Amino acid sequence: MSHEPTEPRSLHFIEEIVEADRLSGKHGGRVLTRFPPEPNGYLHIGHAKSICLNFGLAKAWGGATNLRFDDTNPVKEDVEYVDSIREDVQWLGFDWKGEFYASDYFPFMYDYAEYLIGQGKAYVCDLSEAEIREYRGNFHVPGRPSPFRDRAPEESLDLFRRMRAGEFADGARVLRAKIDMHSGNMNLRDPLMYRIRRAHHHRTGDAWCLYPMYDYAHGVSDALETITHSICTLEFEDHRPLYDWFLDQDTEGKFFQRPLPRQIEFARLNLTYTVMSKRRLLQLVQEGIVRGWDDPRMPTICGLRRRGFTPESVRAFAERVGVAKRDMVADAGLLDFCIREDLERRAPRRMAVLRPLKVVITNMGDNEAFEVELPNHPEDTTMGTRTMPFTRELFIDHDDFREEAPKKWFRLAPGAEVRLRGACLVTCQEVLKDAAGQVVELRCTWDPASRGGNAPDGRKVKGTLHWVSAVHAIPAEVRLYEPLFSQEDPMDVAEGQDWKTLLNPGSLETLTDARLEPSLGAALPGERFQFERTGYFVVDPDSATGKPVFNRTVGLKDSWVKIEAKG
RNA sequence: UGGGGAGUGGUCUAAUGGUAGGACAACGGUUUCUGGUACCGUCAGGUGAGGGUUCAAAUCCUUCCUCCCCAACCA
Repeated sequence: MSHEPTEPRSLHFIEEIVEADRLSGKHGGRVLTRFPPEPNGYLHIGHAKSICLNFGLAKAWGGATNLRFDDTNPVKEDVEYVDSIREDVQWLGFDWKGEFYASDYFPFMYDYAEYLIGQGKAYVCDLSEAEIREYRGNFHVPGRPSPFRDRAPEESLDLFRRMRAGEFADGARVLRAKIDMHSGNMNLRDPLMYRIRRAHHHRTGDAWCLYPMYDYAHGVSDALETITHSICTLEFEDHRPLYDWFLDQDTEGKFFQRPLPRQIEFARLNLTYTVMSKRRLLQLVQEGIVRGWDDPRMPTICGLRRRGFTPESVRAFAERVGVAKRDMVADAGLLDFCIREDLERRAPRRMAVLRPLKVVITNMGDNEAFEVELPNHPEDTTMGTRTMPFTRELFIDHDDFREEAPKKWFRLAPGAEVRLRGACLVTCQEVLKDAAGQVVELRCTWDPASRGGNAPDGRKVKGTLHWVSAVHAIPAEVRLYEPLFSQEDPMDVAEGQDWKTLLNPGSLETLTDARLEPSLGAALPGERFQFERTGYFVVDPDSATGKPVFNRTVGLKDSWVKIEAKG
């Protein structure tokens, strides 16, 4: 019962490259990709796209994928994040071949750096940070060579070793690649390879006081692992010449196995009504706008998980959005579609009343109560059945009653007859209100002949409502979620406007008095259900025995709101 | 005004010189004890714009326009 799309589909541009490499025998038929997160934040749906791409590609071509933590900046990274990243990749359904850390390669990188110095391809520069910036020029002004650019390799080597030995203060000197200060590509204006940073590293501890920069470390790590295709996002496109440069300097072939890995860039995922940048996500968490990284409103993998998404649905989503090079913003509605599509066939049905309205069946005695047997899935009988008690006092949803029935209203209203799912037909005879004029109770009569759900006379009843027995129902908390932002592109903030004014104030609605059918009392955290007529829900870890908490993953499609909107 | 990318219905994506197709969304209908699902149908782009090559152009050439990325000792 796979939900993965299996229809033959034309290859996207990265698949074409991989296929062309296979046909040409470039890597001897080998495909090895890598997923290289920096352990400085939680993974989000955008990472999921990259994970699915990298692991999916390898799988399709009989290859494998390494998980590599890109931990070259100890001041920003932490083990807390590596654990969550591992968990999230696994949850998505992928197994990595090797688990590596860029820091595993620090000794190798150091040796290669010494080699490059010896070859006159790198030099130690004593300029300050501000001076380096100034010498680098800008888009319109070519850079000027550092006064240390032509320092003798022997001198640079000596200095570099002393940098490593801890003789110099943080920021006092850096190692730079000697490329082209006049390049139109700023990345090639003698980029930094190493900076001195006395920071405790989560893996190497205090063994190093200098750390390599991304551009140097990344390609070297890829080459060392014999990665065949190094896939990253568009903003690294003009880093590619640098990526290649560092590896190409191994002219004697003493350091890397050939052929060298190839960097390929694709467009990162953006989603409507949410933000994806680590900075914004971190802000949401730190300022308490959401409850944490796994708040069900967050686009993080752990947030989606807590929200009730399945790994299959996230993978299907990644497949559907596709892979290309144009900047893209996927419709959040597509994600809703993917999870509905998955849960539609696998979530057992249950009855749950979100906003209870009491209904008393006036012509039914307490001793007339009966059991109703209901299928767990209307189209899949293998999912079995369960029973629910039908009694004189019930709850239905407030949303299913209108004192003044609008046009095409099939639900309950004074004098109207509806079906209570699986049980019988009832007619509303009387409406009881409190002092404030709020409807608090409905007095109805039932047609005993309709027991089971249909009247023997064959009369048609269009409305079918969900219900629970008042005395048997389990009280529960239900959390309803809406998009975090009220604007499609939350990054589109007007001058002088705080982006937080774009937050959707109704992104979380907590219902504290929902009533569930009895069988739901045994539900365990993570279990998913369809509450009939309302949506898909998952048991939240906040649940306590006797006091379950449910999250709405996504609502059912609701054509009534459209009908009513049209008048 | 430097360098690097990208422009196909509302959104995403295909078509690799030969009928612009699919998915989501939207709209309408059939079925239905979930206003769900399923099924059927409709709408919607002449492919950023102009010029050229060709029997034939989204695809090749050319000029222009628009959008995105780059001036961290971040990744």
